Amino acid sequence: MQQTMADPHQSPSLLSSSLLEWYDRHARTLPWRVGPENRRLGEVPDPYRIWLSEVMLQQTTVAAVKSYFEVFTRTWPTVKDLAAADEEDVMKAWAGLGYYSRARNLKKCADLVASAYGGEFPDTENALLKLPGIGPYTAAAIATIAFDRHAAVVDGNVERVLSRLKLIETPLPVAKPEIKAVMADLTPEARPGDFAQAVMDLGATICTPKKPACVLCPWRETCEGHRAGLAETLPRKAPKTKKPTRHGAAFVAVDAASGAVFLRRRPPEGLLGGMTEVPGSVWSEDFDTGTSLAHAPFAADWQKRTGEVKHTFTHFHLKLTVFRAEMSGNDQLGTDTGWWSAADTLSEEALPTVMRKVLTAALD
DNA sequence: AACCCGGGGTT
DNA sequence: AACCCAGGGTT
Repeated sequence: MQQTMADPHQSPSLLSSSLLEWYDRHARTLPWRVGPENRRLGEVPDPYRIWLSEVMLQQTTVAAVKSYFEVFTRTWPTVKDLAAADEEDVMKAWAGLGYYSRARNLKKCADLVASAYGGEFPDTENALLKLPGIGPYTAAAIATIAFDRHAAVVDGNVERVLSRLKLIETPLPVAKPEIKAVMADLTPEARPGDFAQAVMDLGATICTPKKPACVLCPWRETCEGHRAGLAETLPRKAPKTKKPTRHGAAFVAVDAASGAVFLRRRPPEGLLGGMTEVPGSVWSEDFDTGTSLAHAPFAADWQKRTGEVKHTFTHFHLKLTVFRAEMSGNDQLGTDTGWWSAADTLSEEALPTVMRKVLTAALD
């Protein structure tokens, strides 16, 4: 054997053990994580906290998640507490994190775990996969991190790290099954959860999308992408389509005496489903801004604000023309269409970011 | 397989 | 302004 020469076909067990050594020295400290040191001292991960963090981390960065995780676990320390919570309070606590179907499924899942599982999460990948809001990635992550199951955890970090390690040039998403097979092959029988977290940490801190720090990487000697000078170009991806721009109008009614604002609920499904908004028009590419006032929810002295609110969603850019009206004595506005929200509690409403921008444009 | 879902960060 | 990042559900 030529152990002194770099070997691009190093065995799975040598690859996993070298990465675990790196993880023992460099693991990030995270609010939901039991680090290698505490793990050896006997501390075990809390499945509830692992689940909650993994759902929050779907399409969302650690930095954005941290403060939400603290509020959620302080307000609802166990899955039974979350199951007992009012769904509206959960939506309010989730406001600003995005992808609001995650919050609705989070509540459904908590209710199910409390009612059908006695408040204990199932401990196998297949059983977890059946729960609302838990897909292939999250099921594998909970099974291995919380329950020490051997599972192939594949998220965006893993796709990037392994496509480089094995020089997989097939574009995503076609390469997904191949990457999953590589991860299953590399995952060790001992400490499978730490290994999954190590690969994801490597992707988050060293094997980054742009300018990877290959010089610091524990796998640099054997990484085929690095050796070929192609690491930064991987993974390959199918080309993305560009976003259209939609236009619309938003109407902020302010009670002259109290400063309260009139709000309403969006439909439970679809874009920003179940979240709170101010009344407005449809959002469409061919919206005629000149006809905005025809979409006002009720007659009032609507004054157009200067500038437009701009916001970008997954599939389109949005430009909203904002109107404000000072009202008084409007108790006749039925609660079936919406409600008046007091000025000093407005920030606690389940307002998505685009609506917070609208309120800023209208009230400042 | 294709499409529907936010928000934040970097360049 | 343009680009980048990142899972689950639905159909």
